[in-house]
Amino acid sequence: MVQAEKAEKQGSRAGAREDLERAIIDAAERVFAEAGFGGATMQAIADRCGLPKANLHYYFASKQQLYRRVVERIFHVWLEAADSFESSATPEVALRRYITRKMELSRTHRFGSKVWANEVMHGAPIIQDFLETTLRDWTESRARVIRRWIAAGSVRPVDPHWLLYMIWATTQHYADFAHQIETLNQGPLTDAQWDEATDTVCAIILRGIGLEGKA
Amino acid sequence: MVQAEKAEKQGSRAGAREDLERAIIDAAERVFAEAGFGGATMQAIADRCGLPKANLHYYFASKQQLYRRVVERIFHVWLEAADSFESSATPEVALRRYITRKMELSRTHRFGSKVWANEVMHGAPIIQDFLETTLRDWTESRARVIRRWIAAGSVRPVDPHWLLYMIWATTQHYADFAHQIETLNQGPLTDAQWDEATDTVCAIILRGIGLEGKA
DNA sequence: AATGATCTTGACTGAATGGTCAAGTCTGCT
DNA sequence: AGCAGACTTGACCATTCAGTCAAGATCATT
Repeated sequence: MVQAEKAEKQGSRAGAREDLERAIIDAAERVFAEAGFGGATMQAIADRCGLPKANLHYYFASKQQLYRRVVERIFHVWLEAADSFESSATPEVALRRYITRKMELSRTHRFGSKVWANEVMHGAPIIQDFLETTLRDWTESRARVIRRWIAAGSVRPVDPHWLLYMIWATTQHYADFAHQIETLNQGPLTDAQWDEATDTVCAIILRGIGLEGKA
Repeated sequence: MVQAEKAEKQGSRAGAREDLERAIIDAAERVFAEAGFGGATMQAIADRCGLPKANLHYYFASKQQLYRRVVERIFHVWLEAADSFESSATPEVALRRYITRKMELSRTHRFGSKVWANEVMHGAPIIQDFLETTLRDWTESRARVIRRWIAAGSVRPVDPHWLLYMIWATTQHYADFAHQIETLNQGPLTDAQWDEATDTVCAIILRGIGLEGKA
C-alpha cells in the first residue's frame, strides 16, 4: 500500500489523526468563542475533548497555531457559502440565496462566527494576510457583479461595499449576538422564528435596493 | 463646606478623583477593546494612562469591577442615543435620526462598541442583569412604537425585533469590524464615505420597510 | 504649622498557564 | 515475535499576572 492509499482509508492511522485533529479544532472553536483567545486555556480545550493537555501539543505546536486553524476553517466556510452568489440567474435569486445561506451558517456555525468576529475586532493579528488577499479579492469580485446589476438597471445605485457590509453584519449578528437575541426573546429562536427573520432580512434588503416583488 | 458642595467643585479632591477615574476607564476601554477581557492586563491599562498598576487597584478593586464600569458606560451611551427615536414627528425622521446617530457613535465610540460586542459574544457574564431588565424594557418599548407605525399603515408589517437587530447589526458593524472595513478600503473611511455609508444604510432600510421617499 | 485623611507606589506573592519532556503504550509491518 | 515509528500522558518548569501591602508623599482643614 502506498502512502496516498493509506491516507485515504478511514480507520487507518492517518484517518484517525484527521478525526482527532477535527475533534480538537471543534473543541477549540467553542472554547475560543466562549472565552476569547486570551481567556481560553489549553486545559479547557483539552477537557472539552477529553484529552490530556500534553496531547494537544502533540498535534498543534502552540495555542496560536491551533487558533489559526480554527479561524482558517470558518473563513473557508464563509467563502464556500458565497459561491451560490454568482451561479444564480438573477440578482434577486443570487442575493436571496446568499442571505439565506449566511443565516443558516449563523445558526449552524455560531461558534466559528464568534471566533472570526473576535479575531477581526482585535485587529486580525493572526489572519491579516487573509484579509488583504483572499477576502479582498473575493469582495472586489462580488462588487463587480453588483455593479453590473446596477448598470443593467436591476438594482438601484449603491456602493456595493455598503450593501455587502450590511448583509454580513445583519446575518452574522444572529450568531455573534445570539446571546442577546435569546435573552430578549426569552429563549432560543424557534424554527419558525429563524425562517421569519430570514424572510424579513431578505425582504428589507431586496426591497431596499429596488428588487421588491421581482424575486 | 459641606460634603455635597465639596463634591461639586472641580479641582477639589472629589473632582480630581472623577477625572482620574475617567482617565482610567478611557484607557481600560481601549485595552479591553483591543485585547478582550482575558487578554487585557492591568499593567497595559496602567501604562496607557501613565499610572502605576497599584494605583488602579486603589480606584477599582478588581479587573472585573473596572471592566464592568467600562461596559456600563457604553451601555448608557447606547441608551441615550436612542432617545431621539421617540421624540420625532414621523417614522421616517425617527428612524433616520436613530440610524444616523448610531453610525456616529460607531465612529466616535469604536472601542466601547467593541467591548460591548465582546461582552455579549461571551455570554454577557458581567452584565446579564442589564440585558434582562433595562435592555429588554427599552427594546419592547421601541417595538411597541414600531407596531403602532405598522398599525397606522406607515410601515410595512415586520416583526420589530428583526428590524431593530438589523439596525444594531449594521451600524455597529462599522465599529466592531472597522479593521476589516479599513483593510478592504485600503485605509480609514473618509468623511464623505461615512456620510455615503450612512445615507445608504438609511436608504436601504427605510425603503425596505416601505418608507422610501417619504423622508 | 500640625494633623489626619487621602492618595501613591515599588516590591512582593500566590495562583494560573503555555509549553516541555522523558518514560511509557500502542499499531502496523515484516 | 519483534521492531520502528507513531502516539499518549503525568509531572514539571518558567513566566505572567491579578491583587496585596506597607511605607511614604500630598493635601485640606484648623
